[in-house]
Amino acid sequence: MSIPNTIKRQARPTHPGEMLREDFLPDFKLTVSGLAMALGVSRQTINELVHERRAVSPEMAIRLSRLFGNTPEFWLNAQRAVDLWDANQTITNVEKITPLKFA
Amino acid sequence: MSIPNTIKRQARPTHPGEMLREDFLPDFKLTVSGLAMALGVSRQTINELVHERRAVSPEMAIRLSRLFGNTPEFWLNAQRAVDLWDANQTITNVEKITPLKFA
DNA sequence: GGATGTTGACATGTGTCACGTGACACAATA
DNA sequence: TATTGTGTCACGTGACACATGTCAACATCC
Repeated sequence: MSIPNTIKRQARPTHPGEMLREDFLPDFKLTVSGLAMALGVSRQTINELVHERRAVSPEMAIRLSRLFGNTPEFWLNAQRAVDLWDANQTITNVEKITPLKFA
Repeated sequence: MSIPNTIKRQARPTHPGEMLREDFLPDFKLTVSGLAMALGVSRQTINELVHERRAVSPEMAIRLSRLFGNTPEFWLNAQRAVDLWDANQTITNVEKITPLKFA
């Protein structure tokens, strides 16, 4: 049984950068520089990504999925979960929005 | 049977702004200004959204889902489909990325 | 018919962010 | 010693979400 999705998760979801750092880099025996070269992006980009200071862009998701043999959605799902969690922390005045019924 | 996801869709997916314009605004009898007020954002924001000149941000997805009684994921899924399609059109040098095997 | 208000569009400005390049210091290793 | 990897900084550029202000067109009401 899963947790009903009406219950908000308290902990911030796993950032895709953490997945890279903890799982993908070790599993594929890759370094930050190696991954950057393999993807055709700058070292800086990967460095900031694995340190969770940057989000996975759609382009980056395509590149990662191509290299690791998964889907862009895999990466963007993880990213979206984080984005949504962050937005929920910072959003204001949502409570003023009254749910609507069909007219 | 669904289409294998290895086959690329040719047409650009439906932009969330089109959904708003074609479905939600008429169904809920809302104007651009009315929606803006209901969501607590500027008229300009909604105007650009329904004209598909702006993307649905995570914050906006939360607001929309709260007003219309659906989920943020509903809006962000639609947005992501568009983003991914666009990225696939503009991305370069992906073919240079060689798929990896486990080390 | 004129005042008022609502709507949609445009311009402008601001802040954020992904990305690149180049440089530096420090480690570990060949 | 020379090389390679890492983390970090300083730039700059282009996109883009958002607010504010303005304006013309249109409706509505007195």
